[in-house]
Amino acid sequence: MAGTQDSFEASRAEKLQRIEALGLDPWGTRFDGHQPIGAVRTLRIDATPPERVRVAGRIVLRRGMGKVAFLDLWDWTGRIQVMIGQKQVGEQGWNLAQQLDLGDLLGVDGTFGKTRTGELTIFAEGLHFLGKSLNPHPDKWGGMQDIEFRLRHRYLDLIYNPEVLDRARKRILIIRTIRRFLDDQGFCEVETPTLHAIAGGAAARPFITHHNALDIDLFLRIALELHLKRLLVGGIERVYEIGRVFRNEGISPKHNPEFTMMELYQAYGDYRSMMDLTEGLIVACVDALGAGRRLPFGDTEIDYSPPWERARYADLFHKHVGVSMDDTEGIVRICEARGFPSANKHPDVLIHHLFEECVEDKLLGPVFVYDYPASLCPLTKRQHLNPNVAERFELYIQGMELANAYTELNDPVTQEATFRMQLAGLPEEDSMAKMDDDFVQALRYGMPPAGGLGVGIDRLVMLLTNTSTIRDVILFPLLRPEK
RNA sequence: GGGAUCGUAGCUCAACGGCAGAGUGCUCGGCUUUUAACCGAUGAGAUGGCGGUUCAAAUCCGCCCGAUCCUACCA
Repeated sequence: MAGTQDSFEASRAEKLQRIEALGLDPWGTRFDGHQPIGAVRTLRIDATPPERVRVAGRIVLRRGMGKVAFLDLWDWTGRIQVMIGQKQVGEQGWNLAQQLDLGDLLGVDGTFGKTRTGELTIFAEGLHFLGKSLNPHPDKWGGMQDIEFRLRHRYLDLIYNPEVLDRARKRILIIRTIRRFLDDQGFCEVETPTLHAIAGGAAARPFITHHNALDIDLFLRIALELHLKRLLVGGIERVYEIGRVFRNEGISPKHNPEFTMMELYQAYGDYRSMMDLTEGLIVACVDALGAGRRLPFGDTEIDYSPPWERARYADLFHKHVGVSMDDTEGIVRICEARGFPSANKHPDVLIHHLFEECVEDKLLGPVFVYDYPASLCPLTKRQHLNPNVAERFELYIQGMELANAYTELNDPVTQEATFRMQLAGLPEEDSMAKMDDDFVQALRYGMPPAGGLGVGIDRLVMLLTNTSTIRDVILFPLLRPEK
């Protein structure tokens, strides 16, 4: 039955037995002192005597030649050819070499040089078996075409699709850069609860879970905001958290039910200080990638060179919708014309609907859109002279909301009022008006005036790595379980 | 939720109403300098599921399951 899935596995299991019979542990042992393959490749090839090297990696290609065999060994820094000669590795080594499969893990001692065709090669003198692959690895020609298979086997995707590993490393670099940037500015990183009694800080449907001992339902957090602001009350003047939030909503190229947010709060700042900070932070990430400040995205290019455009919400609205935000009649007319029923809806709900429909996808940016209709922003400070305007901005790049920032509302009386106000026309789960007494109490002890910022890390990574779908910047995106 | 496309060997694909095929991988044989090595051989499939049309279905039709893309929802 050679050829069936079972026979692949049977054949590999049999090889595992034979490796054991050679007196070796088929699952490997400690293996000290190996060098990254990428570093080996930079050694001098003409050194006398030749450089001695020790590497460890996965067998990704194999060419047998009778009494000699060539392997391509891969680790996460690179790939290199290994030549195994019958004479050179001795009887034990040669017996082991006969049992090697694609996907097995192998340590090699040898000398570094090149073959007569010029290929950089480790000429093996000792082999160390480091782990068996019982399942066959992806086909060397066809590879992994099925996207679902790749997502369900991300570990293989990382090995066989170099851009996947590259993107994962860029994500790590971006997050590390954010931490360094903020730490350098005196911000403290904290961890706040993910289990919330009230799912506040944003408008989204939460995941519900249950705590048995207290016999209460709890929600997975949908934002970091309210705990971080409590820490402002507590005197942690510059505070941030990079953490997972959970929203029980649809899955799309821009949405995963759990995603990573960075939120920060700076006492005695405001939304304009946040604009400067945001620009500096993201430019630092762009610079960390080392590919210049103009980065490709899809079939265009984004120029991150500061300063970035700043545009007032009302001005953009007028420009793209064609009527003023004060022109309620005109707004109702346009909504109805576009098939969006306007009856019993707060004017600001209509305004924001039109903004999303007509303006957002024009915002190629980077552009800071600032001064939002106050009723949409229950956690934001109103302008002192015009309480209908909230001191809020969103950063748009390529029509995506990348960051959201406020001058934080620190007046407990107004906060309690906005929590209580349910905007007409908004379903309850779409409203941020969720009364949180405990939070209001915290404000009553005095929260310093502050600027706050939230950044969607996954979307930032998408933009900076030219990735069109969020599940390619999340190593393990949510998938329907296999039946 | 709506629309489009797709599901054939472990993998990548072909066959488009007439005997289900190739490459690769697997297994066996040959080769001490190969480069997705090469040469030779052996295996490997009820074509996602159920039903229908037909002398004949992978192919046409219906339903189901699953996936992908677009769209909607997600302030």
